[in-house]
Amino acid sequence: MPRAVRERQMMDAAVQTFGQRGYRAASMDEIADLAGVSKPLVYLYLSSKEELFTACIRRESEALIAAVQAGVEPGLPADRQLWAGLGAFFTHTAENPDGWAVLHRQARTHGEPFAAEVSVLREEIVAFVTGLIGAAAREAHQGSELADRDMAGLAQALVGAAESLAGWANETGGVSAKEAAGTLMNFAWMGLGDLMNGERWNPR
Amino acid sequence: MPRAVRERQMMDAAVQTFGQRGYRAASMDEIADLAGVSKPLVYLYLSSKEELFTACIRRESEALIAAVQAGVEPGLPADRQLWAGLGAFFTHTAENPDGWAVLHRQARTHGEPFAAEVSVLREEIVAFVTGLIGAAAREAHQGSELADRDMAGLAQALVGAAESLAGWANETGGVSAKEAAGTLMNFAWMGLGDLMNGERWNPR
Amino acid sequence: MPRAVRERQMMDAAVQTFGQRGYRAASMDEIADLAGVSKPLVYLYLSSKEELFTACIRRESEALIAAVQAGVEPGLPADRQLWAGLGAFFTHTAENPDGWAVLHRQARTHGEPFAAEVSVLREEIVAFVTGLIGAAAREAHQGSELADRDMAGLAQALVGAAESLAGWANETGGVSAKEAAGTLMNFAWMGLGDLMNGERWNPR
Amino acid sequence: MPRAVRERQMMDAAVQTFGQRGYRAASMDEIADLAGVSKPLVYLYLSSKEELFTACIRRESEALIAAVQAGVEPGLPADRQLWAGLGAFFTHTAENPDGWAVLHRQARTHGEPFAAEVSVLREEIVAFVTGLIGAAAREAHQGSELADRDMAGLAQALVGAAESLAGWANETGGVSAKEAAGTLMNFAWMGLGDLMNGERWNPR
DNA sequence: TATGAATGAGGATTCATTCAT
DNA sequence: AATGAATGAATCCTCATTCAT
Repeated sequence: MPRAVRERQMMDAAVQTFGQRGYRAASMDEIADLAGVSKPLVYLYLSSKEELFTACIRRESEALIAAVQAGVEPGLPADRQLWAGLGAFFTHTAENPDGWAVLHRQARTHGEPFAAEVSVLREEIVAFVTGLIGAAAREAHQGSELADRDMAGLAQALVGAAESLAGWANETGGVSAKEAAGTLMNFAWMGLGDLMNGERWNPR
Repeated sequence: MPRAVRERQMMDAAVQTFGQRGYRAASMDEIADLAGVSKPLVYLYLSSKEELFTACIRRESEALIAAVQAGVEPGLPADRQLWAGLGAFFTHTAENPDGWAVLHRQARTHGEPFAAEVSVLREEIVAFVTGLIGAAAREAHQGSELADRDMAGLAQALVGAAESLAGWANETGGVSAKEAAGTLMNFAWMGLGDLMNGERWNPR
Repeated sequence: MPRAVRERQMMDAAVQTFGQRGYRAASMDEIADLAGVSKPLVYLYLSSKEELFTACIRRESEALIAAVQAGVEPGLPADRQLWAGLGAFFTHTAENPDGWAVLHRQARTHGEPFAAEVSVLREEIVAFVTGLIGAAAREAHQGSELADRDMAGLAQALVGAAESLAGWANETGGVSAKEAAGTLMNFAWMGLGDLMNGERWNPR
Repeated sequence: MPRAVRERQMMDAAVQTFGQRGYRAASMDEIADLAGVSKPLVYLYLSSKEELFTACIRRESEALIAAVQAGVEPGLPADRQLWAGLGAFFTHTAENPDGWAVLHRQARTHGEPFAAEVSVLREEIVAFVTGLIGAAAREAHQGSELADRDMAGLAQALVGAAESLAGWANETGGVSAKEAAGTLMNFAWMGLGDLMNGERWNPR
């Protein structure tokens, strides 16, 4: 069987195992078994547990970024872009729960080398969201009132809210990606104050 | 030395070690060393690694809940209560980074028994926030429009945002608990839409 | 059983195993078995295979140096001292073949850290022999004719001859330490030329 | 590429690797890499690690023997032959440090099959030297006084001294083969006693 | 109340070796 | 003549846990 195919099998098995068990608790034996190969082959192709985990983080990062970017149409107004991005995000994480677990939970929990690896992803996403917020502010002709640091904080909060909702939606099966995106979009765009007063955000 | 004191030393050491290394990477040796006792004593008092970790989760949960509850004055309007609760939350997590790491990162990452333990906490907090949102809705005389499930989703998002900001505030040293609470309160209460238009939420 | 005793049992087993199998081929399992303990205890007391091997080298070095020094009486003329030292050397190596194998064969064959460790021993012995040669030269009132580098070379050759003979004597069981010392002393002191002519060196 | 050439490339790589790393620490992977071929080819041509090592020992033995024999002119007096042989020996070992390491250090350190292989070489050399000593004794008309076993012991000592000096000369770069041969010849032929008295052996 | 001594079980990693092509 | 793909079997090392005192 050609190397590329085997390698993908192994990475799939690794993402699943790391996502469910965690970095330390996952054993190379289990990963090899799940991939249907012997342990030495895993080492031959992927060098070490650490590199394997790093490779998983990278692959899942790129997949997530790609999914979000594919979901966004650059020409639209900022709120529409945000809405589309959130939808793509929730869809992708719902479809790849183990990959999402690797990124969101495991990678950040097991020491610097890995945390650094996901930080890149997170910063990329936060930067994307920060950009959207800036664009929205400019569209509203009030941009000057939002300092950069405020926007970064808002982006952090928004991304955190999305991450948390993604986990919640995954665990309590009943919530679809679209519902999650709707809830969050309302919350983020209108705020609790407006929601209390019956106002809603709608995709035009 | 009396048992209660010894036990607290051990739990302190355990929280620190678990918080920094993670459940699997933390070794009973290191915990015993850090506590200044021999390993058999740790086992005598706390039975097993699993029980020790569970005990840590419980203790830190209770401490966090207590801190948040102590920060809230029940008589105030819902937004003021939320504001006070957020402030207490950010203050406590900033002062107990290891405990917060145990709850937020480690406990949810290392398998069912622990995740279940910390879910109790999260649900308690979510319920508290859900209650506040409900109260705010009633104050606005518009409660009927928000279904229970929506409120739960909103609470999830808000708590997630808070957790994310807590991590951010802890890592980028420059943000104080009060600032974090202000950013989040604005975001959550006013929404991005209003913020773009220059509106702000203020503690009256 | 007290730690010191166990530690010596382990070192004994290690010297025997390393001496017979070599550093790489010796397994910690075999050493632990031979010592009658479990592997973890070996690691608890002696840290790692590398440190264990180093400890063996050091212990056997010190034992050999001590044996040679104990065999020499400082007041005697140089040839008598040499004779006594050689006798002690051959006796000790014959009685501790595994220790001698560790020093002479294994340590020098398995990489820098260990080779450096035995070099210390060898240099100490070579220095001792060089000193004796120097003393003999002074006794003969001709010292000025032997450059330091020549003496070092002679000492190297002498020590090498002794080492070689020690191995030979160990392998072909029939040669006693005293015989080996006699053969070497004759060879070294009289030279082949004189031996051919029937002259012999005798301990007076 | 013809088999004979490939085979030599592999043996060269093997000698270098075995000489530097030792039998156990050398990996077939490294040898194959260094030879610029794939591992299965090594196995096809040389069967197994053990046989490869044995082949190395044999090849280097024969090369050393050949070099020494080529350096000696049979018609000369014994001391001149010895001198020439020592010179050839030191020259060859200096030019083939890895081969010499295989013979002198590695082969004797890694268990019976290999030690036996190199013993053949050593015995051949010892026999050669023993023969020279016997010849010298006959030339001096005093042969009857040296028993066979004494001569064997002397030869052992002489060969050991040569081996030791060869190592020393290789490590401390400053000593040439000729110097080493001179030092040893003086030591062996004249003895320390005569050297102390200012007498020297000279190639006439 | 407290510990020095000890281990069973498991995990990461490497290596000599083979097969199908 | 030559190799990409693959593995069984060790080997070093760590860790949670217990026992006798």
